[in-house]
Amino acid sequence: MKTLRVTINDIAKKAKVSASTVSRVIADHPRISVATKEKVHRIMKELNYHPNIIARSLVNRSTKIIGVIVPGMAEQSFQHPFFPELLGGIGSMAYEMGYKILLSNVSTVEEEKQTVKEFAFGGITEGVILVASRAQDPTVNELIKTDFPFVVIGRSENPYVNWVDNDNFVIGYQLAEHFIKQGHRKIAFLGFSPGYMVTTDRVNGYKKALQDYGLPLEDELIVENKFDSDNGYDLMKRLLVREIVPTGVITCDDLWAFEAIKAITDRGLRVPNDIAVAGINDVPLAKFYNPPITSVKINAFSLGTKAFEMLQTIINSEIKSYNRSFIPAELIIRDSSVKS
Amino acid sequence: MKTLRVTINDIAKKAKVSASTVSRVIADHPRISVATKEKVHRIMKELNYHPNIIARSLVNRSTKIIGVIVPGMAEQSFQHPFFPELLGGIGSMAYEMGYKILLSNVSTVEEEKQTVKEFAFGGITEGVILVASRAQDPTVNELIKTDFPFVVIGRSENPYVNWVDNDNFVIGYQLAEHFIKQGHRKIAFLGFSPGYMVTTDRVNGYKKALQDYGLPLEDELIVENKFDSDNGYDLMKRLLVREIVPTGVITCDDLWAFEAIKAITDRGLRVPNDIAVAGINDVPLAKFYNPPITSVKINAFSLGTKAFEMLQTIINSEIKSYNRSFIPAELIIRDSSVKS
DNA sequence: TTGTAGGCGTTATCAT
DNA sequence: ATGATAACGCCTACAA
Repeated sequence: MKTLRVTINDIAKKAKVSASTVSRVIADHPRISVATKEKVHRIMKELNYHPNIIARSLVNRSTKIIGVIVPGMAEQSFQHPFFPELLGGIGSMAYEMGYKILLSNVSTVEEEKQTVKEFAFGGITEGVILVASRAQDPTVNELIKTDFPFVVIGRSENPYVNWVDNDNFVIGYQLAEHFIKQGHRKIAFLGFSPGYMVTTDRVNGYKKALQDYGLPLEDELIVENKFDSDNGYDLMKRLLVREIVPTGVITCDDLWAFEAIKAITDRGLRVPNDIAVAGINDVPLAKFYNPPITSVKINAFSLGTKAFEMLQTIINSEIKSYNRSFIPAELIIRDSSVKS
Repeated sequence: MKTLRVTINDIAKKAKVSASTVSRVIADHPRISVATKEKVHRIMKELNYHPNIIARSLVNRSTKIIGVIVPGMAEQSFQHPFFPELLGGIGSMAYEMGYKILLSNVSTVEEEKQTVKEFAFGGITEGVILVASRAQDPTVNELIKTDFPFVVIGRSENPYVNWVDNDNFVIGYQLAEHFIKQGHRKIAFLGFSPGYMVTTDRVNGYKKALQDYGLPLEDELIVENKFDSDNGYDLMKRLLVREIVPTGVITCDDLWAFEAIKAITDRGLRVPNDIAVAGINDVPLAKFYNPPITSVKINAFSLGTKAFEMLQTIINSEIKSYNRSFIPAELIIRDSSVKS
């Protein structure tokens, strides 16, 4: 099904001009007669000509394509509404700037390395946006070595990476503060996962708030998420049978909040009157849950647009620099955390 | 930040061979001496050489890239966990076959046409997968004209398109049948939207089941989703104050089911004992909702892999053909539709 | 087994 | 205002 293409030469021949003239018409070059311009345009339409982007890229050394790498997108954790939103943000900004997106969702570390190399050295991509959830992302290290323009979505402690993220420390702090102000003294944090920067930052913010308000830190109230199979339901159930039962629970994601609430009600307790609950991400469903869930809007779309913007700056800049940017998040208080 | 690239000629020079020899080494050509092969390989590593994919594509007339077009991905309707799953399916298959994915999420019809043209004629893409939700998708018509390989995810009535989908008629039928067998006589269908094939098929399946079991079709029980701002909560609320109040409700999506349930309980009724509810798509949360939601697993991942598979067949085949394929869905019965 | 030459489709630099 | 010509980086007959 390889269709023969109509090239600039076909146009040139039929228009009885040279290929360069046609090229100039395409580029809308100023010094070209109106007559030939029109003629060429007509013939281009006639023959249904479209410039070959590949050939153009080769000579221009610019593909107008950026890569987006999402390690483990096929995994459960990415079956999340925030993800398309993020992609939408990247995409809309990219479109506006005339860029296209080469998407790569790999699962193994080996595949990742391979993809990064192709993207970085293959000349097909001018820069890369990497969605990195893990604290020590192997792909990040791979990219740093290459000296290739890239931006990470997700905070990194490596000084050599450009990144965009929410301020997850603040998110954790604000949620804890909200609970404290509601009078809670035993506040649990559900879903801490040491390997992931996001949850680490959030739990640290939570801890700081407790300290600032003079509350004790009880390790038992911080529930770790150790396995992929862990979920809010099971972890919450485990938490409910411990010695210290919290009156407030912060979960690392709305989905976990939903699950935790189910565990609580299954045990005959009520939300928020017996135990208050909050999530993070403000998924569309949060406000329609029963009860509606207190959450934090992270503005994934902006995360995406900002990441693209940053990448473009890096690509176009002559001087090297390391940039980071926080996208503001917004605490949205709903019934699940406010006693009625 | 345009970095100077190391080319095949640099390798050739340093290895004191010709460029073609280097090319042959890269291609693992059989007739090439082990000595030079090793030498070239060593130097390639030394200089960190990576073949330029653009140049290679130009001569090969094959980019190993397919396009994925998602009209309106930035919209609310795509903030859905099924979407990354679909993308994951396409991507994993693509990776396996050595293909990359050029993703395009456009919002306006004009942008769509533009993108399709670039993808189809620009030579950068060998085929396109289009996620089409609307019954009369303008992009589909655009693509048909071009005679360019493409596969649509979502059934189309146009005889000239290749598509992959669930059998939504069967999905609607099975859900209705399930309710009927539970003894329901007034079964509502929430979220019918005439412009969208999916919901049309589902509602038709639902109607057929009612007929087959000798139940009357009440137009009032089919609630149309007219505006983007419509949601399960409001529509359900409206349904509850009509003359005929259903005892069972089929919603077109789990998220709608969640919202509908909230409307029901907000009104002091219970699910499933007063009104039974079911959704479609089996989002991760469905089984953790309170009550757990009866739903239909649509296997979005398989939808994606199958679409890629079909596209590749089309690209490689000499003969023209029109193919369609159904991915089986699976009814999952949970508490929300079974009286306790 | 290796080298030479030509071409993939386009743009940019000189000319004219 | 337009045309030749030489790249861009790679591949592939055809020669040797």
